[in-house]
Amino acid sequence: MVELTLHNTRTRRDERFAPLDPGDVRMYVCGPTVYDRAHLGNARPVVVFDVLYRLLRHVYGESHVTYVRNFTDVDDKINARARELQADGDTRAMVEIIRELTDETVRWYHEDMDALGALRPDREPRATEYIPQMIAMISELVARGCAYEAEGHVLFDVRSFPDYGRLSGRSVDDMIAGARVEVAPYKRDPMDFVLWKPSAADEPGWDSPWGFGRPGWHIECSAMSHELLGATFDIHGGGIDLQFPHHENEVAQSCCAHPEGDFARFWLHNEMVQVEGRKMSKSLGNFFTVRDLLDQGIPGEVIRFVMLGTHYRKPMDWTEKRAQEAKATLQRWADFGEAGPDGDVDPEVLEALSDDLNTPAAIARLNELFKTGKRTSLNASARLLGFDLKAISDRDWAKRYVATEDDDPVSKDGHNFQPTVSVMGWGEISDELRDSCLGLVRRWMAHRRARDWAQADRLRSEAGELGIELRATKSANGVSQGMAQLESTHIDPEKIGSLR
RNA sequence: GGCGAGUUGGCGGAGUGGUUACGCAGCGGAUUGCAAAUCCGUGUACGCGGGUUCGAAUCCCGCACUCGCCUCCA
Repeated sequence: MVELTLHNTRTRRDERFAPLDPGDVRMYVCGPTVYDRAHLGNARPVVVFDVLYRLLRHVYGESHVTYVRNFTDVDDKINARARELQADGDTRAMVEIIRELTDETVRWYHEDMDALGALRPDREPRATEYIPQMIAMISELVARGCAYEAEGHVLFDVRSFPDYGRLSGRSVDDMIAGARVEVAPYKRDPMDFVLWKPSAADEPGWDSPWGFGRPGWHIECSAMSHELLGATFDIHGGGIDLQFPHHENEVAQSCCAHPEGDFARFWLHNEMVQVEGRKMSKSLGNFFTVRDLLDQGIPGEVIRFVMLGTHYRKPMDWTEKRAQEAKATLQRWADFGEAGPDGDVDPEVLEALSDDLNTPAAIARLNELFKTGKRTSLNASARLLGFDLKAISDRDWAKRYVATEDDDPVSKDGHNFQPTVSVMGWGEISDELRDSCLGLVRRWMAHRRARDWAQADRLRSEAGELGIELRATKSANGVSQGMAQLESTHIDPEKIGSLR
């Protein structure tokens, strides 16, 4: 059995991972609030924990891992978005707008994350489907003296949980000292947080012992993880920005409501995403969604590759350059890997991943497998990282296109030879573009056979400006063959035809 | 202000108390009419200052800088 080491935020140490039940390894990851397209930052935990999911399935067996990731479909941001839509002329009731908004956003999320090659979790609970469990949990907290009702709100009393602040390494007193938070007057302690709050008549809400209202943000994860994974489970993941307050609050709620359990034994947090060295933010104009990138023609697999090129606990920088490098690498791997079956996962790749998900080291090893011709091992190992090389080799951007035709016969040393001209590129190439390129190669080769190097070099240079690289290769019999390598499939055949 | 993470070669990015990361770029060679592609080879590193040690980029202390959270943003 492979031994996994994971960095546990809870203890701030690397720890050997041993599941509570090897027959059912349980992981919970905080999912999105569904009111808008997922941005690049949302995608990082999805990809990171997808690798962990795949690794766990590899080690413990596909049917022995339960991965839960929630959809937060009740939230003030969603309400705010619905009100915006109303202000823009949508006359429907708010709850109706919200239902459509959240349904649509969930569909988008699935589309976009599927494109990144992320497996769907085993369970994707929506918060609104677990309101009774949340109410039960809040009631339990009130009954145990860990929560109190005030002005229609139910608040968690942080002073009732001595370990509050332990996960994020803060003390309640320190946080209050440095806090810039506006404190509601009904709070007993400034750090107390909302479990339940009143809803306006037109807002989403449910009847509860504390009146018509809706849950606070944190309680959903505690309620759903308990319902689906139990009072103690193996791994809880999410972005580092969630460590406080979200995860801290989850710990407090869950441990107080279910003192019989340990809640999550391992906490894993991924670092943030940056863009071209700067924090991604709307004000800097470098904020974009996964869909934006996909629409720009950047394949999901490329996004995934760039993500995994940085260890999950370090800030990851998204740059155009890295995306291009990733694409070139995947093209090479896919072109090489497609011809062979999957073999066994390379031990060094497995070792790298087992060492706190060292995906950059795993990728480095994949490069070595590629370079040394270990095709079947490359295929299987890449798949463990979520790259299906055979599927990728069928994608337009990674499918090698080659067309070859006979050129004019050549007489040499009393023998007749049959040279060829060919065109190469990635993706589907139109017949028109293919023919114009083959014609170009023929003209270039004619100059070369005439030994008119000035004309040949000029033509090659002009073709280069259009994104066509002309190459000559010499076959065993000493006769040159011509080839055109295309940078893109969108070159104007007319322009190519006009080159002489 | 409080808490936490980090600073590796031209760029990206792992790792380690003493031995090649890896990729891209570069350089040299083979090859080529010249190129390209390919193949072979190859250099450059560990923020600053102390300390521990036979030996530290790797451990400890201090400093500088960067970043994150503390504002229901992953």
